[in-house]
Amino acid sequence: MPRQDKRQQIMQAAAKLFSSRRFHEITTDDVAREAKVGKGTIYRYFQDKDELFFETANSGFDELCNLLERKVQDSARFTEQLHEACVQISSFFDRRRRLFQMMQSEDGRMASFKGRLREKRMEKRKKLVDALAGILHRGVQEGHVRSDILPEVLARFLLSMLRTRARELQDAPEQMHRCEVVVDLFCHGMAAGNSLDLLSLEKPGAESDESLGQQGQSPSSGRSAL
Amino acid sequence: MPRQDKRQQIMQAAAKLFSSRRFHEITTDDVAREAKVGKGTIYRYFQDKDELFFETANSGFDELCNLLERKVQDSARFTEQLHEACVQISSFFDRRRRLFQMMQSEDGRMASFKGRLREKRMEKRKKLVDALAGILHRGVQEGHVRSDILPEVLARFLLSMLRTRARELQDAPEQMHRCEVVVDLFCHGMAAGNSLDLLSLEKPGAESDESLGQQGQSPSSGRSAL
Amino acid sequence: MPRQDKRQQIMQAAAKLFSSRRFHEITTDDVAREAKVGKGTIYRYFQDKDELFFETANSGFDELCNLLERKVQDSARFTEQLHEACVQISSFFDRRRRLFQMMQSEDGRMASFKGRLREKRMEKRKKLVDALAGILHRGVQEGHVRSDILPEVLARFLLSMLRTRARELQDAPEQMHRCEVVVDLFCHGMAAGNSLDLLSLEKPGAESDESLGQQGQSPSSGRSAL
Amino acid sequence: MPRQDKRQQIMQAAAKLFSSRRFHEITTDDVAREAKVGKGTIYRYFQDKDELFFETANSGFDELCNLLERKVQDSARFTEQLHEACVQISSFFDRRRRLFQMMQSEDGRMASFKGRLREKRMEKRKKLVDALAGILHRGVQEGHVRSDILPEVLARFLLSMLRTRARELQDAPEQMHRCEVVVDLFCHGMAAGNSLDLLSLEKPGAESDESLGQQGQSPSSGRSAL
DNA sequence: CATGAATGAGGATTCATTCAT
DNA sequence: TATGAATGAATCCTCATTCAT
Repeated sequence: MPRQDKRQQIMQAAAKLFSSRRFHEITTDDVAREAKVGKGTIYRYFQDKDELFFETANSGFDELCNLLERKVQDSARFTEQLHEACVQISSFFDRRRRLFQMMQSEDGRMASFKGRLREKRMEKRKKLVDALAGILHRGVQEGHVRSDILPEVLARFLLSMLRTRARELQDAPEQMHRCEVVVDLFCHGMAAGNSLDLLSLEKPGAESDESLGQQGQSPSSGRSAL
Repeated sequence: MPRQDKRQQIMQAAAKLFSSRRFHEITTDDVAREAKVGKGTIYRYFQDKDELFFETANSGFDELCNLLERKVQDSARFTEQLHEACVQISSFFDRRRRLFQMMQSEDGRMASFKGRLREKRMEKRKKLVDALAGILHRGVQEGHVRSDILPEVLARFLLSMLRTRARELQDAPEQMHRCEVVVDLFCHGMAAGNSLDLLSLEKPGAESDESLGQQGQSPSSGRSAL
Repeated sequence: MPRQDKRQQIMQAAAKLFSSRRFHEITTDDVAREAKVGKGTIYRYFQDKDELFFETANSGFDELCNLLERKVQDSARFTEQLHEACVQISSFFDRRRRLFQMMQSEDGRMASFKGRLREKRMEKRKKLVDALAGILHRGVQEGHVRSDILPEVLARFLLSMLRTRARELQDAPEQMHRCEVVVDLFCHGMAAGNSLDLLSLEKPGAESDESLGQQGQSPSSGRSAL
Repeated sequence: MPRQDKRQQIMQAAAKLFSSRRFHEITTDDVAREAKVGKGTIYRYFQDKDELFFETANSGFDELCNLLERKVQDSARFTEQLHEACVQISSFFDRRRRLFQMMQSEDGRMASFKGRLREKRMEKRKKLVDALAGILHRGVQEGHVRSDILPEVLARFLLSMLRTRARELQDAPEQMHRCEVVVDLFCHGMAAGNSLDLLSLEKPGAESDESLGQQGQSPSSGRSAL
């Protein structure tokens, strides 16, 4: 009954379908059927198929941004914030695999998109990057993060790693698939002596900041926290 | 006159067009016109539009793999190998932006593809990952690379970072766009004290292995080579 | 507004066009134009061009069967029934020449047709044969018809003669084209002494059963009724 | 090596293919492959696909006419001639089923054919009808055949029955499929008292004229020969 | 507002025919 | 003469979009 329920219904159907087929392989009939609405109804809520597609993908960015805003406490310490952000993002990518796939797809192929849609998409994406960059920026100020690479650039690299974890490592061994692997690799790099104590990851939360850093046998254990 | 010339011609045209428009926005007429062949000719070399698309993208993986094989000397030191591989990949991504974009696109949306095409694509992709993983594996054995993350997993993360550099950082400041930024970040992570001496990057080659590591003011300068 | 009107409209257009050109010489555009519907509409009612073709031809068999059922009175005498059936069939072939031609065409070339369509066609055809065979079977029981040839086989021969009359004898002299010629020839054969009193045919109806047999100057006038 | 060998080769391939598929379902590639000649070669011997089709079908009429000329002895008695003609035609239809089917197909749908081809086809067909009509005409003169139906008309009916035997009665019981059934039915009709002594058919030849006529129990055995 | 039948522009694909070798 | 690669006109069919109910 609520007004925007149908819109949601349609976008959910779209997300479901778009995740397993390509844009041009999905018909508006498919969407209408999946959403259990008349075909004409789609056009009451979206200008055209392209808009439906973009709005659906964009809604994913919104959802993810909201998640970060709500879950990542401003008051928390930097390492906790970063960890939590990565956990939230990874969890979102896993939970909403379909939406996630849509968000990635057709990317970089937007040259032909109608200006308005393209801009909106960029904007949404930027908002997500900025959210992460904000956290990293604070890390720089607090001396945890190297200052020679722009936070925004770092944020993009981090996001790309999280994407890869979600997309390409589904079938990797459980331990490799852990979100913490990404965080640790992102923080310390692949150079030797940065081994993550994978066992300590079994109980995340309590020592969440240790799980980001690493200590013990590592020769670089003397390094500053992160 | 040479046999496969037409096939190449068509794939090149496809790569060019596919890079700026979505799959379904390109007509076979477009491809034929661009390739300066009759429309029917396309179908002498490719089963259908899908096959043209995949074969073209796959040829990109082949080209890149060949590049790595030829340019990355087996005899070189690990750090040189890694650096060279990243340089080659980045250069390829930049030079052949169009092909590169095709290679990324429609990924993860292959559920509906005909088995054979899908498998071939996976196989090509795997070959590239393996080439990188091979280098990293050697790094592990030589003690340069952490051993707690599978080389293949590391390779995927590295590739995702190189992709991000090529895709998202085109407009970033020149220094951020440098391939060496990726290498350094991948090697040492974003934690403070890992600052890359960006100035020293101006003359790569001679000190190429220094450009991977970092020295000077860095507190972690005492770390092992990489 | 009525539901199946469009379907009928399309089949009628198809029948009209199919009668003067070969299957592959008629485009779906032609049919759409003739039927005054959009091209897509055809595909709402028929899977594809083949189905349109077969359904249209099949509808002819239905129409003819219905005609036989309604017009050939169960109560009538055998000779009357047979005569009426032939009259109806001939009249149908003449009136609906187009449909009739479709029904014949492409026959025996159905090897490649999709099973379902092929079977349906066979079934329709069988129904018509059976209708005639039923009449002849009664003729056998009543002693009017020779019993050494299966009624079904007789029915097929009779139909083939009626077809020939409609197809090949259009330009023959009026008297040769008469339906009664077929009936008489089918009943008594071409052997001498079976001459049909063609004059007596001028007033069919009243002596309709005489018109099947023949009397008068014929030397075989003594033969049993038929 | 002989000149027209290739032409024959192509027509044979065409006949084979046309028999199981519709005209528009056969490509010139198919024909070329089946005939083991280059595709271009077809066009050295035939103007276009239509001509190939018609010439092939027409060659069937020629073959059949030749057969009748050679096998049906002018000197023989009428009944023998008729019987022999039917035997030859039936045998041809059975042996060359493919050609036979081609000869029938697309019939009555020739309105659109190029004039020359259409006329040629008609002419061929006429020649066959005339051959049969010639025999029947002699039968009329000799008093064996009723004179109230034009021999040409009779010939067409006879042919249609022979066609039906070949096409529709393949699966009928052996006895119903016999060529003699057609001859007898054509001669004496289906009226009771015309039962064919099917057993006597086992040894055709010697009493070939008896097998056409019928004797014994038949009340009409007193009728003139045929 | 909601629907889904109707539409026809648009696109993938086929195939008869040509022509350089 | 024979070939088969190349061609592009022709055609089937799809599907985004509209609109009468």
